[in-house]
Parts: sequence; C-alpha cells; structure tokens
Amino acid sequence: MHNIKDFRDNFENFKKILKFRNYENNLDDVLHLDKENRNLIQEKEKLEMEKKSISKTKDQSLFVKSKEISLKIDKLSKKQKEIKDKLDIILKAIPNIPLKDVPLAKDEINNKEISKSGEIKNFNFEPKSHYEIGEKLNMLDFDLATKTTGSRFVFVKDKLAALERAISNFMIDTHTQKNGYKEISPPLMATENTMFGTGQLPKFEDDQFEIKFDDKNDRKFLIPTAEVILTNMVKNQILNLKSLPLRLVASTPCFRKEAGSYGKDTKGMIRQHQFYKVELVSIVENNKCNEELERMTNCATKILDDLNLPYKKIILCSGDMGFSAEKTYDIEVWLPSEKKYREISSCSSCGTFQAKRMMARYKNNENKTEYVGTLNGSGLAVGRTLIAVLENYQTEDGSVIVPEVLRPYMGNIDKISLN
RNA sequence: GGAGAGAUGGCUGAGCGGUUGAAAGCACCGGUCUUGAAAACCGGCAAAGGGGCAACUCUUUCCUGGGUUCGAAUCCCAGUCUCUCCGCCA
Repeated sequence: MHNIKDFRDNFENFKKILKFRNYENNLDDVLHLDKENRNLIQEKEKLEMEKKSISKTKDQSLFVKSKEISLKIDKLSKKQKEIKDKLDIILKAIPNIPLKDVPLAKDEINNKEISKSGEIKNFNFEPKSHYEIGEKLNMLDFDLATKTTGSRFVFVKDKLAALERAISNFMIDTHTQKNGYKEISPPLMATENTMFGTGQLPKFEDDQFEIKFDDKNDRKFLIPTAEVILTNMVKNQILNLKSLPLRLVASTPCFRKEAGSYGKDTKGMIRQHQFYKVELVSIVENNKCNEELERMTNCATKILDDLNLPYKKIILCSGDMGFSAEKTYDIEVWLPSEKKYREISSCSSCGTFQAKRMMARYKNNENKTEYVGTLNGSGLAVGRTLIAVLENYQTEDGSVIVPEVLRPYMGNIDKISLN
C-alpha cells in the first residue's frame, strides 16, 4: 500500500506510471478525499483539545458544555471515518510502483531477456510432452483426478510421486544447507487480514479458494503461495535490526482458482488448482532489497544449474508484474515438447509495499522505526520442475533418466521406466 | 465440549476512575572508563495520524467493538485470542 503522503507529493508521476501497470481508474478522487479527510481531522482535533482541557479543570460548571462537545465529536468522527474508508478502498487497490530499471510497458512482449543458461539437448526422436510420458508410465493420472475431484487436478503415482518428493526435498535441503534459509512448515490457510497483507486481497479475491468456517466474520483462505503465510510472519511487528535479514523457505501445496485462464494450458499439469512449490521469502532492511533480489534469484537458478536444465532469466515489464512487486525476474525453463521456455520461478522485490500493509517494521541503526523490505521467489515450482525433468530427461523408449543430484533422494535409482 | 485465569510499550512486567503515554527490569542507541572488549556508571529510547520549511506542536492508542462518566488502561456488556484443569480425538 502506498503512503498517502508520497502519493500526494508525486501525484502526476504516480498517475503516469500506473497507466503502465494497467491501472486505469481515475485517481483525482484520491486527492479530494484526502483533502476532505484532513480537514475533518483538524476540526475534530480542535474539539478534542477543548474537551480535554475542560475535564482537566474538573470545573462542574463546564461539564454540560463538555457533553455537547462530545456529541459534536461523535458526528465529525463518523463522517471522517466514512471519508477515510472511501479513500482506503481506492488506496488498497493501487499496485506497487516499479523501480527505475524496470521496463515501462503495458504488455508482456516488452519483458526483457537478461541471460540464457544451459544447453538445449538435441533429441534424435520427437520429444513427448510430460503428460504423454507420465500417462504411458502409468504414473500421471488426470482422468482419475477428474473422477474424484474435477478438472485441473492430477494423481501423481509410484516413482513419479517419489520423484516429485525428491525434487522438493533436494530444493529445501539446498536452500537450508547452502543458502542460509530457515525451513518452515506453515499453516496452509490464512485469514483475510493475512491475505490483505501480501496483496491477494481485496483485489484478487476471485483467484482464492475460501474455506467455509462456522464463524462468518472470520474468513479463511487456502494459501495461493507460501509467500502469503511466510511474509506475514512479521506482520504487526517491530523487528530488531539484528534479526535481519530473515530468510525463510517452505515447501507447501498452493491453491489457485485460475479464474480467467479458462482454455489455457488445459492439458497436463502446467496449470493446476493445486501444486507444490518451494517458496523463498526474505525480510530485509529496506535499502537492501535490490541486492537481496539478485541473491534470491541466484538461489533459484542454482537449482536449475544443479538439475542441468536449460533456462533463461527475464525481467518483467511494469505491466506484467504482480500487484505487490516493484521488480520481478522470471526464470523460464526449456520444455522440449513445446520447443519453448516456460515460467518455473518468479522472484520479486516488493520494497516496503507489503510491509506498509502488514505494519512490519524494524529499528534501523539510528534507532528509527522503518518499514522492512519484503521479497519472495519460487525456488522452484515443484510441479513444473517435475514436468521439466520428465521432458528434458526422457529417452526414446519412454523412460526417464533420474538427474544425478536427485538420485540420493530416490534410493539411488537412475531411471524410471515402465515396469 | 465443561470449569477457571489472563491479554499493558521491541520483550518481561507494575498500575485497577483524574498531569499515567503509562513504574521497574531487559533489549536498543549515545557517553565516561578501558590498549580493545566485557563489566560498572551517566544519559536517551512507544506507535500511528494531523499541522509546520524546521525547531516543534496537537490528537489518538494499554486485545477488538459497544456502553457508563465532565474524565477510563482502570467500571459494565459483547466478541477474539492465549494459558491451566477435566472430558473427547488424533
């Protein structure tokens, strides 16, 4: 969320940049509401001061007047609250402002490639898609999932289930043992306020699965990513400088409605309502966001290096970034069957945008209270890594070589074949 | 599910109708001492919001929301959460 003061001071600039974030609403209302809100606050404070001084005198003859002032204050407060609410509704739905090195453009074709890595393998046969491979092996079952649950779910079975688990464990171990992240096994549900903190609410409610509880005032949602729950660990806190940077990793299922992507990636397990993801979250001093983003992205790409999967790194343009992000790198992995790169990780710095929503702060070395910087990134999406391994490590007879680094996690088998 | 206890500043914890934004301790920041560090001693230190170029100043805030009162951290009501005991289940 933006500080209304920054917003006011840089109004024209905000207005211009927000167009490139595909935010088209009229922003002039914000200024009017802000002005009205501040006027009302001033009026109210004047009366409060008067009332306070009366009660200090303990002069009985003034008590009646004090009572009258109270009534006036009530009325003003109510009005002020209404205006403030209106203002907040708009403010809460305005996306973060991109950093200067982010390409200013509305459309994803303006994303910029930063680097390419790894070698694309030449198959001497036509490489199959992951779902063909998986179904032939009898280890991916989409029809069964449709029967029990519905579309966009999958049963992963047998050696592929083990492979999926191996991928997840390998990633977590790497991040905890080599990259300095602390492992967390968090709740998979979050409250409305938690979802607000990272920016999933109020704007993207349609993408979330809500869980029915008995108490209607206490809404709960399945997490669409562990980012939500990990980042909110520091909600409503003032952290000690010594506890920063805080680096957290979790492997969790993620749940997404994928509203608005009907007809997209309907085949296979690229786009599911439920998938595993290893998520990295960093809480840092707010002037260290940029270096932390580089570090985090490197932690993610290192996994692909270790798995020997070809990938490229791109920087997203302003229009393609998520709501809370100020700068985002996407990492795309090569899929032989599609003959193109597909997203497997997204690493973002959110600056202080989420911290302001969460009221997450720290004492800097001058003992001043400041908002923390928050970052999140996939390290990596487990389901999509499984896809990439299946496709890049397939052989002509339909079996799949197990990548070397994963073998210790799979009882040292080196190949998955039809048995 | 039944019976109690509690929720106060970054943390621990006093206060239970009137300069209490809140004692004390810890943590943190600055200083003295020390070759350096530690210890000791001295000083500082809540947050949010409003006004002001600034120095500064005002308002709000002691779980949340209502109520009583001229005045509430303190009294009343409702809710949320936490802890202890009993029952039940993993």
